[in-house]
Amino acid sequence: MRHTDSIEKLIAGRLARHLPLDETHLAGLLETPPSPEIGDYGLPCYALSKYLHKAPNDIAEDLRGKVELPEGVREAKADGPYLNFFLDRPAVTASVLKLIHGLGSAYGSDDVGAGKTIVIDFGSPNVAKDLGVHHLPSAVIGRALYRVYEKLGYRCAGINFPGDWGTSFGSLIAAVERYDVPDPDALTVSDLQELYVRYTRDAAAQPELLQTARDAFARLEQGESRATALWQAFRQIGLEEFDQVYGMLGVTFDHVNAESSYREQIDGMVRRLLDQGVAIESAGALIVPLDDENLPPCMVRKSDGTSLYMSRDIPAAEHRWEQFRFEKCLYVTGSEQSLHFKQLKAVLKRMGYEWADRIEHVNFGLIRMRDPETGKTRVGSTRRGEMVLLKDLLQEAVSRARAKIEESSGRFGQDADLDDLAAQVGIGAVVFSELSTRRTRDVIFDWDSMLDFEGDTGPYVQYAHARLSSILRKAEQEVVDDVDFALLTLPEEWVLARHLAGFPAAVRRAAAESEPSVIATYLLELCADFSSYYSAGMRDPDRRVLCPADDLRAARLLLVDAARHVIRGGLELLGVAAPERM
RNA sequence: GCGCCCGUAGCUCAGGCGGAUAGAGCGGCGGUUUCCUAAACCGCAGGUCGCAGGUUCAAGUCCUGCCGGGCGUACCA
Repeated sequence: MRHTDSIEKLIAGRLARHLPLDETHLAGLLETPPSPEIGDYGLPCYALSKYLHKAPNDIAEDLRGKVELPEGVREAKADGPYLNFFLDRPAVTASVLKLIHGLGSAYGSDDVGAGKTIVIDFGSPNVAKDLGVHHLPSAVIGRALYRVYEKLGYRCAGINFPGDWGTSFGSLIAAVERYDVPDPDALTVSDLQELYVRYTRDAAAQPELLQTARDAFARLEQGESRATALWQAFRQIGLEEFDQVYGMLGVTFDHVNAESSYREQIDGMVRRLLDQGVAIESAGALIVPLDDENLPPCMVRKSDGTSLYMSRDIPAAEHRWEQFRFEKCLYVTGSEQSLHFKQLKAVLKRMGYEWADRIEHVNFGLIRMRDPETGKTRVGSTRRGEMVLLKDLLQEAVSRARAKIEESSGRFGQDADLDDLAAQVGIGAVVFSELSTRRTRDVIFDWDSMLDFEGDTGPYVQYAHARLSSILRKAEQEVVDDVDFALLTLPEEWVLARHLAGFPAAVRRAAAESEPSVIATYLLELCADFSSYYSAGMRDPDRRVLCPADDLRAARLLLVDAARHVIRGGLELLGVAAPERM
């Protein structure tokens, strides 16, 4: 499954016979030259100078004469200070394409995760607030990591941990009471949002309202019936909204454990912290001093006796450990929560939990809005009405995709479901756009760049997939792996085959770095290779996949089929649809 | 003040382990459609890789210090 990796090892092994360095070290030195004409692997000989006391150029030349080539390697050439190796292309191509043909969608899979569980906390929005574009990253990054780990053989537990407890619910309860809202059950999420905004604004002028809100939350925590009834109504409204929006994205969870479900565990947790001497009282509140970790103190209970985020996250983490004995527990939330998770780990560590080290904060940058007047960017404020609703973004994406489809409606049959296709492409564009850059960067929200269908975008990858599908459809023949690989002589074919071999490595790296963009970048490169190859066949029928010569066509079909498997598999990992026509 | 993240072409971004002329996309200019789907392809223009030191045969990549932007820094989540 790691074919080219093993060739690397073989080469390193042969080199080791003539050098005072071991195989592993040499394998690390091997690199890929800038272009395939220069070679498929290259060894820079500079580093060897100090061992051999010779000029790099002489070392390269000398080694070229001595080294015995392993199977799969055709030639070694000295190129200045580099010793370059050329692979036996038909042999390598055969091995890669046969592997993909045999494995199909399982290509790229691994079993390193067998028997291990990864817990992924993602989505996790606050109930009673609209789902804005800033909720997109957690949902799609979390889902992608889920699928990547699953591909590597791990068992995954996707957990949505909605924020349905806390002082903001006190604000809502206080708002309903203050403004005398007639029928709280009939409110929509947007109404709740508006209430919250109004209340917060009023509180800016009348600070005593903040206290009223905190008191209302205290009533809720004490189980007062009116506060509880209101909270239940808010919660219900919010959860229904989530189902709708996550449904549009196709994001699902294995478990929904809201913050409120841990409220019973808070007192016990606090007591243990006190008994263990981990927490102390300070200004009426309970804190865990974290001087040794060089962190600010961590508050676990407020001075009015109510709980806060941390009070619920600690029992939630304990529960997850009890339930899953996870290999890792990933929290996919914004970078602004970095300190929170450092503190969470530190507190759990102090409680004696070795597994605290298995917690990983998969952070991502903020989505910032550009002020049309000043041109400056800032975090979108709900209060100023700058927040773009995720629902609106997705709807706009679908309608733009639909318009684009109309331009080439001749491609589709009468029974084609163009609405469904528009959803696949439009939402695919949004999801891919979110996943195509490294997650820690802040992004400036822009309708047009998020909804672009050309260039390095999701639809570009989908389009390549549709073209591949089209070729295979038109071929009207079975794809077999019993072909003459020596016929695949075009440079583009070699580039494509070699790139296909790199998919498993991309999957592994995406997991190691918790970085779905590795997959997205890989797909864009692969599709660029394919698109060039495909376009070369535009003018020249002999370069087409569906060329006149039977044996050549069969070989090319196998290559094309493999590319389609990989692209589809990669899109699947990202949570992007792979339509057969578009 | 302290901590973390970011600073690569006009714009948006790639650039695992330091290595051969720093790569894409968008935008600009110029080409390609009797079509294996032009949501594509090819070419041209465009970069002191924030600045200054350091380590190294070799630095966008590692180290230090600055500068600029962002986020966080006890009763929000």
